[in-house]
Amino acid sequence: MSQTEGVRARARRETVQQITDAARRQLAEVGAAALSVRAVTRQLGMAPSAVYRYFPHRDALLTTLIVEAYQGIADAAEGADAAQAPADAFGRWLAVHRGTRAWALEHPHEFALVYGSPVPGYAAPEDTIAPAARIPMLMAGIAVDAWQQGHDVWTADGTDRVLPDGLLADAQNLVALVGQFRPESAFDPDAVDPRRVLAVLDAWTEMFGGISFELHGHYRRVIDARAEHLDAVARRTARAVGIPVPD
Amino acid sequence: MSQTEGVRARARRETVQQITDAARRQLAEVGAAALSVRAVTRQLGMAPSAVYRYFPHRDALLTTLIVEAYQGIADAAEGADAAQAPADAFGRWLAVHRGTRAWALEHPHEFALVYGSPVPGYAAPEDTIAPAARIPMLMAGIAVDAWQQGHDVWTADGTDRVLPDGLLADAQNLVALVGQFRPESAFDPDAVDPRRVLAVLDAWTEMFGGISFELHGHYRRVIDARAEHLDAVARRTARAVGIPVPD
DNA sequence: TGTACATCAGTGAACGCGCGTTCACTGATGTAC
DNA sequence: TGTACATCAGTGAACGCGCGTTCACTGATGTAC
Repeated sequence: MSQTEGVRARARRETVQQITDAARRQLAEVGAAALSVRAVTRQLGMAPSAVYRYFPHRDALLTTLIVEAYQGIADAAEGADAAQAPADAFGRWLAVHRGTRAWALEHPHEFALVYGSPVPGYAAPEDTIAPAARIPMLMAGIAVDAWQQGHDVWTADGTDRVLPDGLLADAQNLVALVGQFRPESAFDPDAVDPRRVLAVLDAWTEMFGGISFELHGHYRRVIDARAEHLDAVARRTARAVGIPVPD
Repeated sequence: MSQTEGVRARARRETVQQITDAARRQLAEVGAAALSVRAVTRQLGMAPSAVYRYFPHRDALLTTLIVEAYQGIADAAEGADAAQAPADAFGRWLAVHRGTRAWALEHPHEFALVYGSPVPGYAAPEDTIAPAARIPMLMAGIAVDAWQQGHDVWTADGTDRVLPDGLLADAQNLVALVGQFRPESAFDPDAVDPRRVLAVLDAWTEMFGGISFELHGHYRRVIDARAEHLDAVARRTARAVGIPVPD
């Protein structure tokens, strides 16, 4: 019966949840390298072997945490975006930067798990691709919205006039990819200057590069006003992307 | 006697060298997390305990590797710079980007050790500060050379007109820091637009952000023409810094 | 130049530890008739 | 509605492993007189 089956299924779902929650707490406290099956079960008062009812091996548990970290940071970014007026492209762009950074500062180990060095002997499975794409896609979406509102912002200037072939091809693929993510809109891939798309890509790199440098200590004794700094970066990349920036 | 003492001292120096070399090979093969004292001594055919004649504990060995990784990547960047004509600021800027990236691709684990997530439970000691500063200082040096050659490039435009207070203070500290590194030159800290210095800082962040993204797999299925991409980034950041970029 | 002693390099056994995973088991929950 | 059987959750002992580090030791190299 679906009722009785539901009882077991729900119990199972709850236990899986308890295990991943405990694992996430463990991760937050001691970091990915020190995360062990035994430490997790100790926290839950279970036998270590019980985990193997729910995860085939340690790596599967790690994968879950990685996916959840991607989701967590993307939720933060999208939440920050959604709290802005939809037409305020720069406000949204800035909010994404601040929201992403805030999440990273609150969850440094989860951030490192996903944007730091890869965990040794661990190969990222397919499951992580889609959640990892959410933030760059969000940034691209804001840019597209700005382009659609704006006048003559589809063409990038102040940059190279021509792109090398390989990079041009990459940019065109990216335009197509962004087009797939918003089929409903009046988005015309052919009208976009590929350099604009690369600007979004680079803004994404720079946002995470800056947050990583801050978290990993490379700004120590270099930049103290870190929030102001990332805001300034966001202002510059917004201009490069073609989002109008207020004074 | 200095002669006899020299024999022992040299033997000691050579053994330390052998140990760190073996450790570096180990690091290159299996990464920092799997690097163990025992694996290193196994490679050398020594007893594990022998290491403790030369390093007080595992972390000291790790610190040596971290310092050497910083030195290695900075040597690569400085070497690439030195191979260019001193007056060719953009050529040097591009060479630093390419040289740094090439080293990183050849030494991914050493790169990750230093620019990835911090090793758990390990606090970077003072020894790492100076070597870590070499690359940003090199980039700043190229920029200053370009400024001193150029006309009206000391003032940044196309960016924010005013900086927030904290960021301005940071920028001024950085100008002073760069001034300390080249006391011989006719460098006048007061003549530099602080926004130019921040542009150097951001170029540094972006260079490492891009290399990290490439190495850690975030460009997979996103950017294929990675060398071309980093070149394009270097062209853009050079412009932002105030280095003239040829067509 | 020769001898007595001190320093140092390196060995090998041992310590205690925590890990991932397996396996036979017990008892509870669900299923079929 | 009651009973026989199958499935599942969770236990607890055990496995083999590799780790960092300590310690008493042996033998070689250097030092002082």
